[in-house]
Amino acid sequence: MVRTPSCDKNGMKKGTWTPEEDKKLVDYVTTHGCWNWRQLPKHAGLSRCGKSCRLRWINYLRPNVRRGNFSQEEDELILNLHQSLGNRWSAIARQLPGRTDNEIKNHWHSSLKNRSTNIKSKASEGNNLKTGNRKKDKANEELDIDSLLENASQNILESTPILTSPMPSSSTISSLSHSDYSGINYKSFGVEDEACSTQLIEEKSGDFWTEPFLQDFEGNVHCTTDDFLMPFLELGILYPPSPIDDGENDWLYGLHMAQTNEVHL
DNA sequence: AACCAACACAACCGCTGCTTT
DNA sequence: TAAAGCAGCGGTTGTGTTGGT
Repeated sequence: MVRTPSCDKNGMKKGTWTPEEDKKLVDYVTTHGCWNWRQLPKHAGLSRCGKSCRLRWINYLRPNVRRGNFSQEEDELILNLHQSLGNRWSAIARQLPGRTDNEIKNHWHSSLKNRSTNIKSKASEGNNLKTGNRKKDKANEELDIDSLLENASQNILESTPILTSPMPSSSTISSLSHSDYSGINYKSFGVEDEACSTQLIEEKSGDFWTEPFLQDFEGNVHCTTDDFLMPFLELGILYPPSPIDDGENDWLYGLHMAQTNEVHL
């Protein structure tokens, strides 16, 4: 299932990630954010290319990545979305918080593709009015996608409680510039860094410090700050709020404690 | 028990489009 | 405005696992 580790001509390691590498990446991203994927491995002490780090983080290490079996609701949603969007995995993943485009793509190719083919063949049997491939101009296509995603989002919220994941999907993340989600990281952990502008998130989300929920950049409320941080707690990267401090710096205390202790994954 | 095919999934590759200079 | 750098995306590959014979 995993690739044999190897190195490319630049000495960059390839193949399976080791627990040590994972730890380094998680440590670095959670404390410094993803300010530049190309430079990140150098600073994090990893012999990996930035692309590989980014992929590893988004598809595997990022908090609240949902792993394991897809629910029936998720399967249905993927099938519906794929019928309309085609292989636009990132757009599909956007409607399944916690699922990554890569995971959905794999799931599609391994099990849903056949189901889809069956459905299509059945549909075509009873529908001779079907037209051929229509070429749409870009603007019309975008409109269709927007309305479709809007409907899909409604379905998700109404049908599956698990889909209220606090983290944006990989594609939500990927649609942000690096400075954008550096902002998320630093603000979320109560850590400021000059290199990472928090302006955008503040503009889009109102006053972060008085806002009890995390919002994505379309203004959709995903979770409370504590919900967002819980996965880090479970990983042992963060620690519970200090018993001696019931103030607003609880999670900062946790981060501080984490930085002074060994992180076990 | 051994073999083989199908499945599952992590990871790589290369292209595209956006942002910055 | 053009070029360079970068992140994101989708296609593809490689390999461990599982199930059937």
